[in-house]
Parts: sequence; C-alpha cells; structure tokens
Amino acid sequence: MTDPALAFEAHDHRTCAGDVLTRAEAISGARLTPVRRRTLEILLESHRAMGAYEVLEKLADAGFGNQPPVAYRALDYLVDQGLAHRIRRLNAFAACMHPGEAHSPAFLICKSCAAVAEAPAAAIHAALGKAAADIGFTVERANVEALGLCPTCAETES
Amino acid sequence: MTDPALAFEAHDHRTCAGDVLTRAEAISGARLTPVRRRTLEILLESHRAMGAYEVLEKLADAGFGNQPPVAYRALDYLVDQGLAHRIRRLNAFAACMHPGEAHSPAFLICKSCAAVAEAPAAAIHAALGKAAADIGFTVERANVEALGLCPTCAETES
DNA sequence: ACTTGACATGTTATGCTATAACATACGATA
DNA sequence: TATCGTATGTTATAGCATAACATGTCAAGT
Repeated sequence: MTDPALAFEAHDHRTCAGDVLTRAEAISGARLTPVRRRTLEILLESHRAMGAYEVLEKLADAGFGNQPPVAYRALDYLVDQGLAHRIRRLNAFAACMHPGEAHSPAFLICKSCAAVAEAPAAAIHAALGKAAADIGFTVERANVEALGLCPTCAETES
Repeated sequence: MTDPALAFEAHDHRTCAGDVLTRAEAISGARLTPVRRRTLEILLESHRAMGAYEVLEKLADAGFGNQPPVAYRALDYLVDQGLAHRIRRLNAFAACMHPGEAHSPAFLICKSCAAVAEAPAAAIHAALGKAAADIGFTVERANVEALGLCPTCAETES
C-alpha cells in the first residue's frame, strides 16, 4: 500500500498522481470517460479536498459543461467506483490515493495546509463495530474524519 | 451514564427529555435563553437529527424570528456548550443525550427509522489517534458517524 | 442617572451545496 | 433499424449556511 503520509510530505507528485490515474484506468476501464477522467485528474492535482463547484470551474475550463450536475455526476461516479472520497466535514471531494484496495479509510485533514490523507482504519472500524454491537446496532457504512495538524505544519508552527 | 441504546427503544421519553433539559439548565444557567431553550426542546422531541430549517419552522411557530440565523445561532450555541451535536452526514443537529459528560461520541444513525444514538467512543478515538500518530498527524477533533440498522428496525426487517 | 460594552436577537441579503427533471447523443445488440 | 442502456448537457429549483447590519437589554463602572 502507498505510504499514507505521502500527502503531507514533499514528493514527486507527478509520479504519484500518474500512478493513481493508471490504476484508476485499469479499474474503471472504458467507463472512465473524458469528463470523469478529467475530474479525477483535477482532484489529483493536489492532496486537498475540492468542492464540487471548484471542480466544475476547472471542467468548464477544459471545455466540458458548466452546470453543477456535470461535476456532481462525475464526482458521484468516482466515489461509487472507489476512485474518490467524499469528505463530509468539508463538503468536498478528494481523489482516493490507493484505489482498488477495499477500504473505508479514516481521513486526516490538516487544518493548516488543508491536505487530506487516508489512514488505515481497520482498527477504528473494529472498535466502532464493537461499540455499536454493545448497543445492538449494526454498522453498514461509517465515516471517520479527523481535523488536526499534519507533521509538516506541526513542525512549522512550533 | 445514560444507556446509549435508549434512543432505539421504547421508553418514557417525557422523563428522558426532561432529565436532559434539567441537566442542560444546570450547565448553561442564565445563558440558556428562551430561544435556545426552546431549540433544545425541539431537538429533544425525538431522537432524530433535525435540519436547521426544520428547527427554524418550529421556532417561528413558537413566536421567535423566522430567519435562518435565528436557528443557526441557537444551534451553534448548543453545540458549543455540548448540549447538541452536529451530524455532518445528515446536515442536521441532534440533542446531546448526556450533556456535561465530556465526550465526542460516535453517532449511530439508523437508516430505517432515522434515530440517532451516541455510542461511547473512547476506544475508537484511541485507535484513530494511534493510526494518525503512525503518520505523524496530531488529531484535534474527530467525527465518527455510522449508518446502519438499530436493533428495533433490524428485528422488524427480518 | 449615565455611559459603555458585552451579549442576544432580529432582519436583509446573499452565497454555497446539491438535485430533480427534461433533452440530446451515441454505441451495443437483438 | 428499432430499441435500450448509458453518458452528457441544460434548465430550474431546492436545501444548507453565513455575512453584515439594526435593535434591544442588562450589568459594570463612573
């Protein structure tokens, strides 16, 4: 699995984004149409989450439609396919950095630089499932989003 | 601590809501003004989360202002004081069922009856903190929201 | 009493987020 | 070639949230 901390570190982002895109193409095949592909590329330009309207603007710049459904449909598709994630706390979307690997990660959002990383969440889901089971509740899907400081910003601010 | 499963079971809701309101008054004192108190009462009418505009409507019925800021301000206050929680997944708010006890619970949202319960989340936060620390990330606040089936609905649907 | 400042509420206006509903196009396949 | 599923485009509107300003109230300090 890709190093989850990558989002917070200086790295060869071209390679990093390219890798993800290649894997996405393998997963999604022909259904990764131009709008959808471009949408994913837009999300992959940074490790930030991006609002639908921000994405829409960039899609329009690229010659696609400029009405909200254009962006929402592409984003919804990507989320469905596990190629992107929706960050509810931010009303925004972020590219999935390790598509294909089944996961429902915990999101770590840096309040300083706005970068978003995906942390492995197996232990978290186990704890959640147990807490829920104690009450008789069956968890189907869960989202875990944490706000805090990434290592780079923590260093800078101290 | 109050039984977290209460939200999903038939119970004497008058008493349950009354207790919470009494505790809220003790915590908030004079600053629990009429609008705020009424807002909390509205949230306490059910164990569901309620949108700001739904709350606003009921506030207007009670003779308070009927513009969005009226509801948002009261709700924000309650959230600040730990008397209510914001459920981001639903863009909605729910009364805190055990105010005073410091907590950042995990929310269990029944997809069938829409009831929301607060599960103890100490173990979840521990797991999250550890996963984050592995990446060098410092968690400040986190929200954990799970969608699934409550025990009552699970029984009904089977 | 008077002034000041903090807080609460009300109102106007607007911005941001999201989706319903309908129209058009294109390829696969029967 | 008729039809169906899928994708995209467009119009319109619904739903969520806040900025900015106006008014009122009460308590502290003078």
